[in-house]
Amino acid sequence: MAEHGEQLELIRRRVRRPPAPRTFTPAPELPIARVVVDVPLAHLDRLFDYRVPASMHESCVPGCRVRVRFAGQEVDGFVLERVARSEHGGRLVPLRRVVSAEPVLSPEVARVARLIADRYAGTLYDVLRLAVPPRHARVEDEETVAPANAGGPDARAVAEAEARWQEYEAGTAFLAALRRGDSPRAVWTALPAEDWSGCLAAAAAATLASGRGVVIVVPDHRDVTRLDRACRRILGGGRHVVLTAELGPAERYRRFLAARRDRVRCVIGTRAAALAPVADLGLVVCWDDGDDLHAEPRAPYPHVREMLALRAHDARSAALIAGYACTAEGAQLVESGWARRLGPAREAVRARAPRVFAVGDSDVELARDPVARAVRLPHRAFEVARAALADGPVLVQVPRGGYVPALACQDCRERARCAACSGPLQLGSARQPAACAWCGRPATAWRCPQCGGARFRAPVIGSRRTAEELGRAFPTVPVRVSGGDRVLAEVGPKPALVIATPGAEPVAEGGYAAALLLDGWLLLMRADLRAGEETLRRWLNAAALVRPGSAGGAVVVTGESALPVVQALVRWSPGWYAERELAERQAAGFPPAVRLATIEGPSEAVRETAELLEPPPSAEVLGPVPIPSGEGDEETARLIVRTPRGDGAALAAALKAAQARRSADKAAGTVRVRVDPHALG
DNA sequence: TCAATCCGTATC
DNA sequence: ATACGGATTGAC
Repeated sequence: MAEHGEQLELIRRRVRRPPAPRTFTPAPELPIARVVVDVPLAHLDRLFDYRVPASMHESCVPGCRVRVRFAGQEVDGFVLERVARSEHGGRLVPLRRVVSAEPVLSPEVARVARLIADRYAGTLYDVLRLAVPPRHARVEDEETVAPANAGGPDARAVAEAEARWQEYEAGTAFLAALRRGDSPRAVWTALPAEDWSGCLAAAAAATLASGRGVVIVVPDHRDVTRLDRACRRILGGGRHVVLTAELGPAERYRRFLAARRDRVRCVIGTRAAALAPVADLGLVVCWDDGDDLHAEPRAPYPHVREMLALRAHDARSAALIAGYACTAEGAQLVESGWARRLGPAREAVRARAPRVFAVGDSDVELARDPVARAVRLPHRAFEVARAALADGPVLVQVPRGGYVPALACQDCRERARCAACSGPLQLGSARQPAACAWCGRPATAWRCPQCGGARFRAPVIGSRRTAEELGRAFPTVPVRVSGGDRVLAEVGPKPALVIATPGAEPVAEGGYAAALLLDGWLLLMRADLRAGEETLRRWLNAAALVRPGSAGGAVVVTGESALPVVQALVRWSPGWYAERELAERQAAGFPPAVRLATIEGPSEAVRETAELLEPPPSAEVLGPVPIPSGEGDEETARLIVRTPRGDGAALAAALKAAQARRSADKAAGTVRVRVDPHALG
């Protein structure tokens, strides 16, 4: 069987034969490309060198997409630079393919992405995924034209918007600085009922006039629509572009390219726009930075405000952190001297704010009207609503639907927590006893650890129903509902009851005659460390839609007037509250006073990470503690690490190193690391 | 003493 | 996933 053996030998030889030694012609200049590759492993978060064949010399530009062979697989990557020689000792492999010569990644965005990855203990490629939308080849071939509907700005609208800034101390100076090419940084608290979109468009116009670019990020789509309209009027047509994730791949890429190719220098949008490649960046803006929509849900979970602050720092551009409310982070930026406070003059606040009535629990006198009484509406709220409805629409802010309120102690109002696991206690469905929302144990023999009380109070139970039934108390008035997936942008000036969940309040033409904020306790009962700040933010955002007190505008809020949040609303002093909040976080050791990271995942993986972690000496490590996870999942745990702000970079580096070690060791289970998480339950 | 094989590690 | 180097093993 010699023949058979020969055949086997032939086959073996063919299989083993190394690939035919192809002749390789290197690019005539800078024959090495430094590439960031799409691999999820933390220890591979660095650049890799590839040889550039002569055939790719022209197309392989810094910032372009490539395919490369990496660890035996084809992966995507971006070329960050072309260099003459490699530091790498071993053999270099040629680039597989230049996907397109479009330099989608600008040097500025690449730099800032690195800063963001470092700040959040994440990988560069994860941040680049947020910065560069997926490619759409056909769009790339299109001739990029300036966005449509060109036309000059509306001179009157421009003058009006610029005049708005006069109501703020240093407001006009801020605008002037932008126009002359300076880079002021400010935390702006807007006046009630402010035309914020007009103000921001005016700031954008001033920056564009200095020859520089602008990025403005707002929480949601309704805000984008408003701002888009203001920009059309104030910048004129074709000078800005809207960039959001919901656009669809082709349109999103088209607008992204319009910015990258410097056809347009002002990009507005939701958080997908935060890293838009605007040329010669002069101003970044984050509107309503307390809104949790600004917290990116994908790794490494960066926050829009922080991304923009890093961009402003890197590009030496101006920055505006703005809202009706102010976050503790905003106050921190002011306190550290990074930004100036840009607030309204006190007289302007007095002239513009609605009158606010706080209805404390002790002075809840129920309405006499039988229907209002049945739904436990305070007399004051009922009277204000009745009077206002003669004059215009009335806004009723109710908690998000489907929310089951947490319980509190009837006597001291301490949050009721499960004796076994410290989870929040909730009322079950009708006539079910109270039980833990986390572990499900019924809270039969509960006693308040604070005061020994044994009875619960259910804060503002069913205030959504309250609001709906309110309609019956005013049978002649139409009721409109906004919330969930049916969000109204605007309502008319005619009398109506407008029931909305926080964040879904429609703007009323001519302003609301009154607003009832009925969910105070519920908001304050949230386990989150941000509960107070978030409550005030929602109140201010709703109250900002009401007419000034001088025009009869009134707000009723259910909450003790002694509470700082209530005070802050009554006096309309968001800055004061934010400073207070910051001081409290300082005392409690929470961000932004300290840098804090959570590490969550399967218990074993978290334990391993904790062991590998070499945090700076100043660090305090809490846990790991078990946390509730979905049914049947393996046990989950959370570790918390915090350091003084000054050691934040060291903490992030240590977190990254620990993850790198685990990924290099092919350790089982992934942990989720979040630096300064927006919410901490 | 040397080759075949195993294992851990880096991944250009 | 795959390729490489160093260590280990086993045959001479």
